[in-house]
Amino acid sequence: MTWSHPRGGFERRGYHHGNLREALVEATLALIAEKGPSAFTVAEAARLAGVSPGAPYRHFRDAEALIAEVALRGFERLAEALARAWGDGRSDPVDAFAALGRAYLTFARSEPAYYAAMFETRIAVEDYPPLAAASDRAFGLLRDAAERIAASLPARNRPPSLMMALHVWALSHGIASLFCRPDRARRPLPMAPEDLLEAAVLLYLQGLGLAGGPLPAAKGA
Amino acid sequence: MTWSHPRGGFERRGYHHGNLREALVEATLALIAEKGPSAFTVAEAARLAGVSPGAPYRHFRDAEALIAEVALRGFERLAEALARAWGDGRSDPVDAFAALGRAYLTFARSEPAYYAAMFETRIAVEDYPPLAAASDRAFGLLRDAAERIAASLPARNRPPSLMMALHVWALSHGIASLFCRPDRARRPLPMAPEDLLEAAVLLYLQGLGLAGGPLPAAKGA
DNA sequence: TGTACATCAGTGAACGCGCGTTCACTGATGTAC
DNA sequence: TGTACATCAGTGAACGCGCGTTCACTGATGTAC
Repeated sequence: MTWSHPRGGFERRGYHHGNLREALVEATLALIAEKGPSAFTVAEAARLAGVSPGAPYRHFRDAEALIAEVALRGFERLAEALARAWGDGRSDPVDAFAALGRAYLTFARSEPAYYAAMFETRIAVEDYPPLAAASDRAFGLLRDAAERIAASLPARNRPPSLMMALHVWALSHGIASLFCRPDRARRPLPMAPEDLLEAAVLLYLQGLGLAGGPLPAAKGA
Repeated sequence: MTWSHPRGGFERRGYHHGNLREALVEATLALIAEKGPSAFTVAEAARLAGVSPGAPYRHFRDAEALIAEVALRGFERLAEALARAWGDGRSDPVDAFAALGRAYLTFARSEPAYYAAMFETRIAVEDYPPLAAASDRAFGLLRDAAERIAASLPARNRPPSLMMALHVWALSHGIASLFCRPDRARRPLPMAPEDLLEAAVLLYLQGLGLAGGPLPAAKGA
């Protein structure tokens, strides 16, 4: 229960909450984590934060704006996780590319409420410019990594780095959406999602002429 | 408006509807297509079908059961589309594998309401055995195709067909979810989703030692 | 240090609304004879 | 062919509920002087 932490805003000090904006964000995360984005309501978030039902409208235009704030923070966290996984990019670029995908899966699993706010709410990012910018920054990390890897290939075989970045995003997103959900809609998988992803990335990079190692064994399959 | 077709059940013939079950399925599809699965309500489906709010409960236990029926039919349609794309499997297996992915994207785009009922409702397929069976049948087609393709590789390089099938599913699902949505949540993509998918499948199969052709150009990128 | 005041975050009651589901009922259908 | 009857799909009113949002208000805060 993140929101019960003192910084969460529950230390009511009288008439004014003092940190309602943060408390609402955390209440929204708690509600999404519990029952999914469609079960989130402004009224219940207000209740969780300990304020009256009208109070949230001092901070957010409507319910969607509150979700958008959560999604924005989610993209920022995802970008941080991807940046950590990429590191300085000085390790083996193939390993680093796979590590980006793994970081995506780890994010989906360890922050399912953020992930749901970002990808399962049908929100249009272009309606919220800061959200669109944060989304672009996160994808930009994939793009930069792909650029570095593509640069290591001979020019005549060099694939568009945008395409490579889109491929690893789509693959990671597909695996996360199908097999890393925290709820009962998760599809069963007879192996670790990380291993499934790593095998795909390795085969993909082999197809590009990189990663000449042996075929990866599908552990547990 | 599929449901306004005579077969849709709008030809009320008096007290009894005559085909309410079908009419409710089609009303549900129309509502999901219009505003997404979270906007669907039993009451509005009943209204669309021209019956009183209690009538649907003669045919479906609750709202989720109605969604599950729609999802079931969706998996059946998806299986048909995949079977058509695979054909008799006698064409070039590499082409056929890519065609399966393309069929998945085409399904997501041409039947967005079915797709949403199947993948965006957080329904647990194991709660509805016929739904789970239909889902398994659709995936089984991918599995069979992967089996055939794997069989064409030398035994020492042969990857698990289950893994191959999961890879093409996850990749197709990721691309469909991110780039083939019918709503404003669709992410922009500077190329056709089909081309993005085809390039990924070709590179993947090259990584497996198949499809020795030249690198696919990412058209439009 | 003290006072007056502007600001604005949060109150709480109210609005109209639509929902899921139940239930005693009605009446159309079709079957048995 | 006709009649009695069982079946059950659909009615419509009702229930309790919770929602999003508005609005005149209250009172805490902090700033100007």
